[in-house]
Amino acid sequence: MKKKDLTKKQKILDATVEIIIRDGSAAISTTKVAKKVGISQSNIYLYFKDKRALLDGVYLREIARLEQTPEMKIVLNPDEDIRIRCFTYLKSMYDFSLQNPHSLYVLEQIKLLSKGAPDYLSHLVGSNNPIEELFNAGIKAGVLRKIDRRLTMTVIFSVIEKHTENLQNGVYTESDVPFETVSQMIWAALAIVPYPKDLLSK
Amino acid sequence: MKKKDLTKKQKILDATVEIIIRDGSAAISTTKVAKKVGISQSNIYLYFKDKRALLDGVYLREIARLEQTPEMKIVLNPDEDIRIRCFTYLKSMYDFSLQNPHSLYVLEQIKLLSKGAPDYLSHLVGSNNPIEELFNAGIKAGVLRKIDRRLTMTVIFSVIEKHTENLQNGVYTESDVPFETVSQMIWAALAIVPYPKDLLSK
DNA sequence: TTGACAAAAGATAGTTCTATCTTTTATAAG
DNA sequence: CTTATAAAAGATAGAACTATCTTTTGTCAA
Repeated sequence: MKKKDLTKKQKILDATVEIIIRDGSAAISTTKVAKKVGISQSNIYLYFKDKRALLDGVYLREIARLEQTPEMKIVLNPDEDIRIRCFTYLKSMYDFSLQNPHSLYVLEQIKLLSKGAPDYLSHLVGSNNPIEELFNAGIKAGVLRKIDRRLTMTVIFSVIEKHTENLQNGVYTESDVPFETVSQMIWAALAIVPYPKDLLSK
Repeated sequence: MKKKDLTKKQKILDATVEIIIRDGSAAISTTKVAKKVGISQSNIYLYFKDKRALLDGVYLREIARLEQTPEMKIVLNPDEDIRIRCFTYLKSMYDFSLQNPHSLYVLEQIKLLSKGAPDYLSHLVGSNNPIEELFNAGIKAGVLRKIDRRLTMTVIFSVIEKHTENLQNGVYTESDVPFETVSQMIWAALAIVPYPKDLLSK
């Protein structure tokens, strides 16, 4: 019997990501993905139940890469101080965005395409919104108060500002600068913040 | 002869915005819009050349609201110091997002549907990306240097931080708080940054 | 009251896409 | 070499949607 090509599923995901990066997630169709991989359109369904599963596949693969970072273990550890987890979450997301400039963009694209609540993050910390979950947990536990929101903001600012300093001080070599433009940098930083579910519910 | 209902075009735009807010821009169809307004589907085409024109209509109406703010006049004035224009741009966008929590989200959604460069902003300052255009113009003119990027960052931070202070100091009444969650606030602030065209070009 | 005409509704052609079902192809095992 | 079987391709049903063309409705002006 024919042996299954185990790399094919990854190739399909790769092609989907390519389309997202070039044309946005709204432009994805099974026909286009199949054509890019060089297989029949129906073949997609041997590897993914439906189109939703394909998008989930892309999302989960990117999330998995995030989880492999050692910092994420601290974030997921409920015994650690909530503020440290907040800081670590933001910082690791930011560092990740430097090493994987497309990754968070892809995640954002799929989040934008998803109606209602994003299911994808639920397995991360048992909530749809990790940073909010951490924050609310902190408030509930009496560790955080309203004033601590300022702390969170400060963390975000300082993390981004650190990169700006690196730029100034020539820490990066010419070919090594993660972001060439201000908007690139800010956007990557912005991408760390989960989707504003609250804005959607009317 | 029958008189044209001049409010109908606005009603169509309103319905489109409603759909974007609830289900995202990918969910827009002329059928759904027409049903929401309570008219025939073909009727949409009496007011808009095609679907693209409908989306443009939504986008341009939101942009027009932005331009009505007095701060925008400073941004658009080429005689003003480039740094002041940068600051004013960011600040006015932020203030606008506080008063119109859905507006920037709608803009972002339509940008998502547009492949490649967004044409919509070109009439604003003669570029696809106002903040980058301002920034690059400043560098070209010798007014800005790399180090000035830090200034821009600082401006962004301080603008957001001001809101955080407002929260702390009880400037807002209970029912008046523009954002209830951190992610809401940051996301709105992030939306002020134009789309990362640079990330898309491979 | 009637004719003119724009607005609105209705019908539909044509396209695109998802997902399933059928047929063909390739290969491992006997 | 043959057979079994999974993978791949091909075909297509069915849904949804855009955009256009035709018919009906409503209303202003003579």
